[in-house]
Amino acid sequence: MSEAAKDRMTILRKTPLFAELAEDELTSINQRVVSRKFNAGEMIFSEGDSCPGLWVIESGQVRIFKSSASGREQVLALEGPGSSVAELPVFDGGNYPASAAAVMDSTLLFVSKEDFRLLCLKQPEVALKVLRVAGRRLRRLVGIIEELSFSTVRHRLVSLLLRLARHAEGTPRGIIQVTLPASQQELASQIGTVRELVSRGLSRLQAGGMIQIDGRKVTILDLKALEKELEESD
Amino acid sequence: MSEAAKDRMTILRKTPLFAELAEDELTSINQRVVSRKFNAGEMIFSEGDSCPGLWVIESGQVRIFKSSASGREQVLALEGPGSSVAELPVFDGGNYPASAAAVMDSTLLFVSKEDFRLLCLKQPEVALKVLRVAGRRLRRLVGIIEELSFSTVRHRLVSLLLRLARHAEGTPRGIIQVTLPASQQELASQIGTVRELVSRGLSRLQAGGMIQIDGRKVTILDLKALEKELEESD
DNA sequence: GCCGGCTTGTGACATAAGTCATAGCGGTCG
DNA sequence: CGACCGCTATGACTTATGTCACAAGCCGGC
Repeated sequence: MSEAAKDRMTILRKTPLFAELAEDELTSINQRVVSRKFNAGEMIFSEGDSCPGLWVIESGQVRIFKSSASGREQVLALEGPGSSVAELPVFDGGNYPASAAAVMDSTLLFVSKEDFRLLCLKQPEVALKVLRVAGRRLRRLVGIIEELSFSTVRHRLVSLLLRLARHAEGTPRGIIQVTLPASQQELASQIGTVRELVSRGLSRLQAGGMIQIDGRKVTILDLKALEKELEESD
Repeated sequence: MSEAAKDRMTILRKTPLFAELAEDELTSINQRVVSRKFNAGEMIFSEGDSCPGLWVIESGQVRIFKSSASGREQVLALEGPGSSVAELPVFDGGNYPASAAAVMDSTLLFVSKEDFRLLCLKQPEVALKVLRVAGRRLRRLVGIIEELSFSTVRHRLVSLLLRLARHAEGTPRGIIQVTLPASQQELASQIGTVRELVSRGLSRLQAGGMIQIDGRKVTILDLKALEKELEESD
């Protein structure tokens, strides 16, 4: 087995969809998989393209999004190594419902529709895994709908900051350092608005003494105040 | 087999999830299913409840929705006879991500999580069916996100009217009669806004000569003009 | 160090969305 | 009949969102 093939095995083992499969099953999948590199920013597929199969992320990060006629974009999900992309369109026979692009240089494994369906029939536990993954995906989408429908841009921005803060945790009480993971343009796409509102929103939080901005470094000065922002109204 | 049990068989046969199963499989499912009636408006489950299994609609109509702290609601789906509800939470082990209520008097069949999982393992085609259904569900959710994120309330209202018109089709060129399927409050929940905007929106379309309103009867006077509304901007 | 590109911060507006309060309509049930 | 209740229509505002334009800032490459 080549080095590359061994690397792929490592990823397959870490992929929720294939976890717990016997070693020889994995090997057989590995033989049918095609690996492909994408440069940062490169499209993996576009909304409406017909769907020949699913992808598993070997390395890098993938952004799944919708774009509007006027050029706005709404991010539906960001996926990293081990995650699968487009499992569902494989089964309902339709085209991709959204587009996907590599955020950074990435390597993906491609599994054809047919191979994957056969695998699901032969190993029903794989189908259940797909269902588990689909469940989580659905929850996230419902969460996005909830935010878009019920909350303001301000709320969504605060809620994004708090999510980041939760991950960056580790520093003293109430004071947390986070690094914005992308440009304001990108953050705007993630919370369903435009760049200007992200900029203004951050400024306003800083003016309110809740955060301190220094480029992409944001210091959360008053966690409680931010959390309180979320409660009020809605 | 009782009359009720025979009726249930009829529904099970028409349910996408169970279509194409052998007769004895259906019988065995039928034996494990519990039937329950709900009155119009009655809750079937609430967001956050733990999920003991899935439901199949025998008769009536079910509304799946999110509600906000301030009392607003966002409809995620309306399902009729033969449709399944909450297939996905069964598999990811989480709680119901949204609430469900009977729109009219309805009868639902309940299948426990365990029974259904076993069925999927024994009959892998059933798992694939669930995946197909999940795929469609995901598409609809993505569609809602797209509308909420990119389009205005006016667009969403027009688009709802056009959807209704498509179903009510059959009358002369450009002039179609549709009956609003629910109160303006409910329509507002379906398109993610408040009642007043639905009322104003309709008035405005009438003022523009595109429709004619008479209670819940709406006459589409100028289909093309409505369609043009959708194109402009965004 | 200087240029050119991408990213940010903001003011000035234009519009969309949502809130409140009020009034009218239509039908039902004592 | 008359009180009531739920659904609609609408005016008067208040806010939230977006758009445009432009000035600055940051940074890598030459």
